[in-house]
Amino acid sequence: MSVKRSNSQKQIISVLKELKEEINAQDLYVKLRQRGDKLGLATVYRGLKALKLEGTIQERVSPTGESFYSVISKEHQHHLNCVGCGRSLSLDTCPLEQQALEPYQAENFKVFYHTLEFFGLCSVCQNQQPN
Amino acid sequence: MSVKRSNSQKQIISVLKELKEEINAQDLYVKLRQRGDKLGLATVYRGLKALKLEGTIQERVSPTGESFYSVISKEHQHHLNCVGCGRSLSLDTCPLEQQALEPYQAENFKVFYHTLEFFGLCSVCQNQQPN
DNA sequence: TTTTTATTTAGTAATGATTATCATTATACT
DNA sequence: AGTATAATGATAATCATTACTAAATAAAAA
Repeated sequence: MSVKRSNSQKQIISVLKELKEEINAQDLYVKLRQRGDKLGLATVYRGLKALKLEGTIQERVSPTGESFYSVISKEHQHHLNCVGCGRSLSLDTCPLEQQALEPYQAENFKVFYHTLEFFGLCSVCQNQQPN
Repeated sequence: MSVKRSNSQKQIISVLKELKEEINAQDLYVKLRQRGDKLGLATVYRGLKALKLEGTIQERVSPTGESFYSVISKEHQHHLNCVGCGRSLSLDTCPLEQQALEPYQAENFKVFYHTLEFFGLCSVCQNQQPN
């Protein structure tokens, strides 16, 4: 009784895996078409949703409201998000001790992954007039 | 040379402070009108943006893409976010040690606040057919 | 293999939160 | 007061995402 997985979902996972970088739905759509995969944008969204519910991929909603997807891996990334320009800088370490997370695995909630995001002003936006 | 702050911004802060709960822009707009404050929705958005850039309030973008605002305080909250139904359960402790965060205060990025979010399936959605 | 049924898909319209625009009003400065 | 600057309201525009519908594909039954 294995998980049924449509063609489009396989293609999506394939691209996400070789990327090893988060990507938004529309760029992913372009990447798939470039590879020659023939699928529509709505199908990409559907596939992403299904994979998200399986716990296979994770979603990060950026300050601009758009979602970025990536396969869930131990080497997850966190970001410094600028509230000025909206850009995100990747961090290469996670300040969370693994054992600190365990209590949250319980209480009737199956945790797939976590996100830790920092918000503030990047150097560029610090030296800039607000508008 | 103190910070200039418009009437609308004062009203927004006032409501956010008495709330002590995150709220989205449109509900905030309704709350302000109910108090008798006369301002438009666009002004609410403008005020929230300005206060965000000041580092006075924080924004959390929910999985559905809408933003929730609250005053930045030491007693910040984290959530368990269900990837199924989108509901958020508040946690009452932060697993992050304060000293673990200090390194991220440096490197040309002024950190106002952080968010730590857990994603997975709530008990209801675990016992439900995917659709 | 044909027929039947359920699933998947593409294309596109609809949605909804947020942002841009622009004319108007309030505020600051001389 | 008179002019420059900033703030505001109303509403149109934007844009990622979702809903919808009909067609295509796959799976199951006969």
